[in-house]
Amino acid sequence: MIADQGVRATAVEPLARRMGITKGSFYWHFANRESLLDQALRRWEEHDSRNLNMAMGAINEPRERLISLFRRVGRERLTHRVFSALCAAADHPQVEPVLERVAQRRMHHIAQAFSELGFSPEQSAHRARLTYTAYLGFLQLQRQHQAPHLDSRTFEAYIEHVIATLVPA
Amino acid sequence: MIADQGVRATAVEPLARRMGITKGSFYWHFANRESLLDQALRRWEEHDSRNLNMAMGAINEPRERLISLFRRVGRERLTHRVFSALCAAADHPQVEPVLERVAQRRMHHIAQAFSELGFSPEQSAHRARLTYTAYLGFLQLQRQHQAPHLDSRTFEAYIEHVIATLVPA
DNA sequence: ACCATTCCATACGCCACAGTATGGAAAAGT
DNA sequence: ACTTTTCCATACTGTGGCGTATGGAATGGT
Repeated sequence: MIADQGVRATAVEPLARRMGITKGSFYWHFANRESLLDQALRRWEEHDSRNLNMAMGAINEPRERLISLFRRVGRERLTHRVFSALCAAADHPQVEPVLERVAQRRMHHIAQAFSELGFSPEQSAHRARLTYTAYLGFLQLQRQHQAPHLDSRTFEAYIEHVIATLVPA
Repeated sequence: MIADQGVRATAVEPLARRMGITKGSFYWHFANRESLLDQALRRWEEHDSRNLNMAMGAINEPRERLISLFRRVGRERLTHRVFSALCAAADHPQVEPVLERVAQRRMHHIAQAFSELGFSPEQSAHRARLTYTAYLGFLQLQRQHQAPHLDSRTFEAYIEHVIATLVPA
């Protein structure tokens, strides 16, 4: 489940080499490569779904809920790297529907928070979409940097700017 | 140069098949696969750079310049699809530096426009980054949809919302 | 003790693609 | 007319990954 360096890490033979085992062993546990990816993705999607519900259910005040979401981008690096790796494989037929469902769920929750702030359904949908695309775009931008890209001070400032811009006072 | 269905379309043999030719012919024109991709990327980057300068130089008023940029997302579909395909291959060692340079150039121009609107260098950089990530995220979101996703009316409304949010009145 | 099931290794066939070697036809130079 | 250069095809090697076949050791049930 540590496929943070790309979905192609689920290639059977390299993966088998990396662990101490061989292909023969692998094909006893899984029907094929597709099956492994399928199970991994299913587990990840469930985990992500639970995470989302917990994060959104923990805070009642919608404004604070949104802000905590933005702040979360800086923390839990591994989580975001895994997700980013999946985004990089959006063209993969098995990955694409997962990303699609996850995006729908996340945007729905974000839109819900905006709704509670008094925005119309259309306004909320637009704001949720813009918020989520800003997140996706940020990850995309990170993928293009091999270097660590932003020092933490600039990063913090940027996050604050995003909050100020996207979350109405 | 119509590699809009993925960078992996530059695989030698399939590409040769798709045209009427064979590998033997290909390897006379190019040293190897890497060379082809390199030339294609170089051409694209130059073309993109020119395009950017033209688009930004055509309009004096910085606010109108930014707005026209947003509106451009709906038009010139092919251009965006090509760029989106490149973004999907951001992990590719030859593509990554190109995307990085292009991102720097584009964000620099956007930041320039915000500067002209009276924002500080830091503010302009943040706004440019957010603007560009919104664009990247939008493309990412498109990649996750096989379906055409947004009807044009909703799309127009969304673009207007983004303009209203990111470009100060 | 015997047998079946579990888990893993070795070995094989298959395919897709990268890159090379070689030859041959057409065009161009002299 | 002869040779060279240009452009392309056929055929080969090599590599890497997917999936299968088969056997063997350990474990557990009876």
